[in-house]
Amino acid sequence: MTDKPEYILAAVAWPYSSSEIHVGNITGSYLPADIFTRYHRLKGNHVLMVSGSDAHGTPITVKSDAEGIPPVDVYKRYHAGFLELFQKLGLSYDLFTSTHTENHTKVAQTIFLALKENGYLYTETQSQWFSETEGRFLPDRYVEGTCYICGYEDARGDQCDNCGSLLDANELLNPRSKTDGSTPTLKETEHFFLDLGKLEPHVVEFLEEREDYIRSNVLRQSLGQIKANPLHGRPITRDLDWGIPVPVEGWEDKCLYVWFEAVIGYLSASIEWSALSGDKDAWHNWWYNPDARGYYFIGKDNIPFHAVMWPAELYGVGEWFGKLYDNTEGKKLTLPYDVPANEFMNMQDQKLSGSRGWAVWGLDFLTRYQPDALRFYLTINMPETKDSNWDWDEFVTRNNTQLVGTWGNLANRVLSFAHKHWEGHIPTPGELTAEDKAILKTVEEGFEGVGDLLETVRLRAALLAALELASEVNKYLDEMAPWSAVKVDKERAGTIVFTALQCIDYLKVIFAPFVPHSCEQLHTYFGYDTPLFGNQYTQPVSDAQGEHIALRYQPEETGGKWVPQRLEAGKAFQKPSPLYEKLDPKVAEEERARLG
RNA sequence: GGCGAGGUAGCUCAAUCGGCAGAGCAACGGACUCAUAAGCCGUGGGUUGAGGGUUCAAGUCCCUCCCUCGCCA
Repeated sequence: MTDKPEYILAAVAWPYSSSEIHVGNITGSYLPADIFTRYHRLKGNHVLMVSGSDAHGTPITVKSDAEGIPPVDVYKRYHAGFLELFQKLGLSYDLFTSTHTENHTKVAQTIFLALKENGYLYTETQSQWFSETEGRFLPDRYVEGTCYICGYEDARGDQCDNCGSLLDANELLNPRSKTDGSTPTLKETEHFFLDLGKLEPHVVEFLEEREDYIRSNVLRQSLGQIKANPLHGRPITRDLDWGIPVPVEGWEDKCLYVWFEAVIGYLSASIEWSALSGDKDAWHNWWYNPDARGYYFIGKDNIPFHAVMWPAELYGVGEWFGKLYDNTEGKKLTLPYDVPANEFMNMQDQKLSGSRGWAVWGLDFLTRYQPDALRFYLTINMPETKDSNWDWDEFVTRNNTQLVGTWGNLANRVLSFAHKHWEGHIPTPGELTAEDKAILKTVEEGFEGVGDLLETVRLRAALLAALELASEVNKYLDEMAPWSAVKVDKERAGTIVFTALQCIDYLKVIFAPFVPHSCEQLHTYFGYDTPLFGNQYTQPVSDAQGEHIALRYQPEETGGKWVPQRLEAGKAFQKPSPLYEKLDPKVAEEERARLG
């Protein structure tokens, strides 16, 4: 670790704006990104956390067709819900935008053109189902028919629900359009392909350079896959009218394929953030800077797109993006540094499923519980190395024993005791004993210990380490028993209480990336004027494509620092209230009844 | 079918290069009273999915099989 601030990009998965966000989505990518980002803000690094709603793609058009409303309305409805959830949960994006913006359109089209100039695109003709009645090509999931493997009559275009086989839509027997039941015909259509075969050596090099620290699940899913099955060209355009138009004459009625286009959002959102922040070239610090580190927080289903496709796109544009976009010569876009993908979270021992209602929804959860309770449970149970399981009994138990009991109660018991016996002022310590010095040292070293774990994105272990520190302070208190000392030697009791308060003031910072709302509250109890973190707010942004609401973060005037800061003796502080709510075990049963 | 991840105490998970299988929760016992009946001390709890192999030594390495999950075809 150096003293010089580093440039860190926290690139967070883009939710499809066609369904609500559940706890699996949150623990998979959004929450780990926020914890990581908050840590780096406290460290004083230049961290940029960006994402947005994926407004294009078939999930949105399917919903749009089903409800008979325009795709843009579908996107806007869910996007609004995302913004509300992220603010309530404290997911502090520097910018959460959308792919349906003029800026993103321009950036995505430029990436396309840069790849084309650099010789990594080619065209090929393929056949696809075409609906004469609707006058359009049908995406795979718009076609149903008879499975050519098992004979099941209601097979979907891409998969048979009866025999489980993934299907080649063009081979379906008795095909019919899902929208009007008419019989489609196969028609030839030309598409652009990304030449992944030609890019493969560079992708392999990219992965091998990072072999030492990229999680093994990510590495094997990408590098292992490539070594077994070499990469081949993949179409990046589609016959759709909802999306980013292909920027080539004669191709205006086709769109960029969403797998190709959505990942470009990390770059376009950084550019939009720069424009909104008043320094339109600020994004160069992260994207034209080989020392900047980009961390891509995603779920395991997205690994190939972030560890293979996106690096391939970035490598493939070479210096052409800068040339075409802002007349920059000799600059290459920075490749990802790490892809800390999480596995999945199950729900009460079953696969979590949004469409079946077998899920806990973020906004619904927050109507009954505190945001930090959710952040805590999702972090302590985060699926970092393997699938984890949401269990309501466990949620209540962990909340009550670890969050409330070990940490919340520690803060409450010491502040209450101190407030009662020293009239609302931090006691002035006498000479420190060996025990006092030892506990201070233990907690001070936590900044480095917990920090190292956060640095390497082992968030679950980091939170456990923080809890262990709180437990150490509880032990110290029990051994020192200031409630006995105060009756015979108030100066000694004051020294003990000062030491404990100092530890809690440290721990407030160490816990802050995980449970920021309560730590901010504790920070005010201690009587500080400037908050630990900045504010989140929304802002309407207008452009040629209409208006979108952006979620932003205002970082100015914050007092949080990831270093031990000396507590001022004699300073006034507030009488505390409990930081966390203890839960009645019977809520677990009520919550289970809500599922499904 | 190809690639991959996982299977460890009742539950949730650790275990660096192969070196006496550990935590938290739950259970049980104890002392304490500042605190949200929280916290602290102590006890019990294991055929590491199954079988085989390598080794002085295997949760870890090799082979076969079983189960769960993901991506791809």
